[in-house]
Amino acid sequence: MNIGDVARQSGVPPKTIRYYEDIGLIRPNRSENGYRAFTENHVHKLAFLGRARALGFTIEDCRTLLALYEDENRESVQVKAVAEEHLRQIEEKIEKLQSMRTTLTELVEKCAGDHRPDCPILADLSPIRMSE
Amino acid sequence: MNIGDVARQSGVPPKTIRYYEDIGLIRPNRSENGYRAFTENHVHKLAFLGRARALGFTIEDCRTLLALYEDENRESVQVKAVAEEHLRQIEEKIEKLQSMRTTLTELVEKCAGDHRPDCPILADLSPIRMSE
DNA sequence: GGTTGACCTTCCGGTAACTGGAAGCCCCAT
DNA sequence: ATGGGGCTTCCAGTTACCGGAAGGTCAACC
Repeated sequence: MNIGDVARQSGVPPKTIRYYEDIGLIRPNRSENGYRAFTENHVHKLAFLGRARALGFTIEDCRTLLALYEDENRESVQVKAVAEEHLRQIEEKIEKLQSMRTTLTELVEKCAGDHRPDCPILADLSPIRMSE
Repeated sequence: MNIGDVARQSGVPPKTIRYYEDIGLIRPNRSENGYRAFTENHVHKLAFLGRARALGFTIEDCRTLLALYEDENRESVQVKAVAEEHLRQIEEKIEKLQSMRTTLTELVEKCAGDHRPDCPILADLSPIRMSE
């Protein structure tokens, strides 16, 4: 299979597939003409990677997960640990974003949004008091 | 004032201040010895930038906001527009992350996390059915 | 006066995970 | 043989910095 077919079947774009080869996530063979030659197994792995990335796992997490995926002797606790750590980081991000949202929502509500220059948003960002 | 003082007063690290000069966000003068020479106004701007960045505004947003900040003839609607767009993007990110969290939480709960290899997390990532 | 040590400078490289584009080969159909 | 699509490699750009190396500067201390 050529890269285009694999891209269509796995949902991972050709550029990304080449990148994944560069960083050693997959190792396709080469045809005589120099084209990458993929197997069904590569398609599976790429789809796996696509799903893992969609869940926000880093590439390094993906590397780990893929190794576990292929390891018959894995222990599910290993997988769970990776997922739990990732979950923690997602929750951290959510909290940070929610706190930003709270502040921004307040500021946007307070801002008249008209032709006048006075703006509570700028006032909040400013270290010096703008209008008393 | 030298960069170290400004960094302490504004809360923005020296490296970041130099970077902000590189990309034209601030324009300190130079002393005879080649050191950057900052004024109080630079401290204000940097603190402004620090707050804006902490609210998640991109550097380009910051550039816009700083220009509005310094523009006596700004209209608050301009500021509000930037903030509202940023708010939208934050809300998008939150939604994406929450959806990831939901999925991940389910998977983590389903995973036994013991010494056995069977793992619903891998099963979910896998395009082919793992166990039966 | 020399010598620390804390500053400051520039420049280079790296981060994460790709994406876009250029230059050029390959293959198939007309 | 020519055209179009697909494949290749390589280079550069993205975001917002951080770390480190090599080297100049300054104030203080002996």
